Amino acid sequence: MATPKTEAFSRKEQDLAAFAKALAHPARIAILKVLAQNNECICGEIVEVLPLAQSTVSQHLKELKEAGLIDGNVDGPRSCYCINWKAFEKFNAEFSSLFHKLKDQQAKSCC
Amino acid sequence: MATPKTEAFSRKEQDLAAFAKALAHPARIAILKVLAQNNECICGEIVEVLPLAQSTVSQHLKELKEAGLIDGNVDGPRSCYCINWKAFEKFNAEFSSLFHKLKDQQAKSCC
DNA sequence: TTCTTTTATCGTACAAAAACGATAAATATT
DNA sequence: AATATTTATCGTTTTTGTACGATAAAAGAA
Repeated sequence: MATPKTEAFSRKEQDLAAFAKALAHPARIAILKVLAQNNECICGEIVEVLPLAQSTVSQHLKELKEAGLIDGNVDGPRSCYCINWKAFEKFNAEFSSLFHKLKDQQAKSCC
Repeated sequence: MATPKTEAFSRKEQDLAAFAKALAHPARIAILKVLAQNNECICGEIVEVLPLAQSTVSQHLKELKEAGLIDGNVDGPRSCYCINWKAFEKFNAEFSSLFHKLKDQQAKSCC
């Protein structure tokens, strides 16, 4: 009886939560920074910078990719990753929207 | 050997990840919406609205509180929760900062 | 072709999260 | 004082996340 009740919530809430989940690990935030700072964005470079095993980094990259936050192209034996700016913008906008919606009703707060 | 390596990352990365983790569940996003929309923000009201058991909601409230996103005052036998706007602002600002830092380097991207 | 490099995936182990019922604690109500 | 209401916490189960080593797959180099 520990089945997650994800579908019991609205699609927007699910999407926002999924986005937040993708960012909910310091390694994945670090990866995004590396992707933004390096021209190369080769998997191996990320592995060198992070204090994690190659397989673990690969796993984090997969999660970011599945969340739609990054893209990855195979380049010979290597893999080149980069940020999906369109998706990033979209989620950033939705987050800001949530923040502002919440803030607009601040006056009603009881505490 | 599945011990999390959280401390191996920068404090800022840890903080952002912790904030994201607090938002990484649709129930907690829904709770924040309820807190913003209702004057009362009594635990019982949240339980009524959410498709979860009382104990589960209480657990989510605890996580939001520990993340610093909400405050809670005991009011007789009831508990009144409200959003901690200061913390919210802080994290929103840090998130926007990350977004913009990343975006500023978009031109360098290789993909 | 053989060997090396690079990365994804598999298998595994442990940790943490998600969900619930039951119960305890605290305050109102009768 | 006894009872009811409200919510936090405990104990438990199941699922998901985190991490690693080992290995497979794919491409380049010898």
